[in-house]
Amino acid sequence: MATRVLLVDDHALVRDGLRRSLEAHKIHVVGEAGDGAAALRLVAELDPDVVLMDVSLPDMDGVAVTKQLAGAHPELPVVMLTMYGDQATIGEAIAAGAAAYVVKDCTTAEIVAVIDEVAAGETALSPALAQTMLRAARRGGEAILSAREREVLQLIAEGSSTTEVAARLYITPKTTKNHLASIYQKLEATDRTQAVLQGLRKGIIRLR
Amino acid sequence: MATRVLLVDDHALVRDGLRRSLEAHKIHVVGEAGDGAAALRLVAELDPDVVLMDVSLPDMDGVAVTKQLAGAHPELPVVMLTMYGDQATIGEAIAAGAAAYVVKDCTTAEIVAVIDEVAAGETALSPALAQTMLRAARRGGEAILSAREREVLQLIAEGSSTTEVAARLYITPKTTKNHLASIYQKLEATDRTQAVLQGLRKGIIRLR
DNA sequence: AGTGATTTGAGTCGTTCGACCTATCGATCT
DNA sequence: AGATCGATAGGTCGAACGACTCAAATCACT
Repeated sequence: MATRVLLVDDHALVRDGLRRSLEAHKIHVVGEAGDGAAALRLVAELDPDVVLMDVSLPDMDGVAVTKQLAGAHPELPVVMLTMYGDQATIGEAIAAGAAAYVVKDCTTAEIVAVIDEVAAGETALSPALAQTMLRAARRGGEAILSAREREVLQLIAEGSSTTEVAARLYITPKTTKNHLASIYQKLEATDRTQAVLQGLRKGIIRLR
Repeated sequence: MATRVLLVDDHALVRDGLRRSLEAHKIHVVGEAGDGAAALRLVAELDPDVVLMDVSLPDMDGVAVTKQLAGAHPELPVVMLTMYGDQATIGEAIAAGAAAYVVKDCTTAEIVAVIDEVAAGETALSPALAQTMLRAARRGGEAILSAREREVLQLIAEGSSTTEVAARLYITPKTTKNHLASIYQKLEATDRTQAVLQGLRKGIIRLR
């Protein structure tokens, strides 16, 4: 029988297109959600086999939704969809319990294959998924920040000053500045503005 | 007869879905392009009635492609598609010669209506298009910067320091700082990083 | 004619930033 | 066991930044 999928994406146009693409490949889309709250509600209501979820949602983070789903329905595989090969989010998504991670410029056939695989119970370690992840990770270079550095940069991007970042991370302003210095090196930036912009371009951090 | 459309979007998945959505509404998709160069080539080759183009493309800007198309094929209406209601890009797109501007969270029916309208020769002044533009412009408030202030902020966002901005605009660094000060006031920012981020959110400037 | 916004320019003052250097501690890798 | 890396923290120093106030010229709209 056909795999029953719940679509989560904030753009109605994308959802509609995705639904038609999937249904043309004999995948049954049982519901659509435009935000995280609707997604959580519909999962409980419709009990899909797989959730296909975009990372960027209006109300909450796709990663946050995935985390909640993983808690409430550990058996339900979540496939994360994203625009860009976004190393930071890949890691977070996997940690949150996503079963797979797909970039939006793969073909419909590829995503169908991934959906079928995770529906069959395969994990992120399956060859095809590893390939997808590699493809995602390959574009965008390497230049990866450490977890702490990402935190610092994200807070800066949210408008915090060095001192505020320090307070929120329970470290001294000095340490914050040190982290920033190594962020500048890794991102080839000379100041916080450029660092934030680079982080945005590389998908290391997100605009909130 | 059906309207013949050329799809331009860098994500294969989105293109595929869009094609199916449009064809379900009796719109004929004659071709797909994943980047600006392919778009220009296919327009010459396929002579579509309408081009449906995403703003973000890998090789060149959707706006830049539109500008070239407007030069080479003044009669060909271009409908710009975007993720966000982005006032800056709307203005640029219209200036570049786009016939319409649609946000990706409208329904398929709406975009079909827009495509049919522009195919019929209507311009951006048609009621439906004005409505679409209003919807796009509504989100994000007003808080508009002056032309000069936008220039300054855009250059800052491109990584220029105060002195570099001054040099590129042929003004003194002091004046640049004064512009920045009033930008901070208008955007409720306290430093350049926050100002750039606010500008990005409000669509006043663009990530390049 | 006058009001207001924009653009340009300037000064001062205290704060913050970023570059460069050193150092300790723990985890991970070889 | 030794090496490497990340996170923590400290210091110095000059440059840049942002807040505040002021002023003149231009242009548009009334």
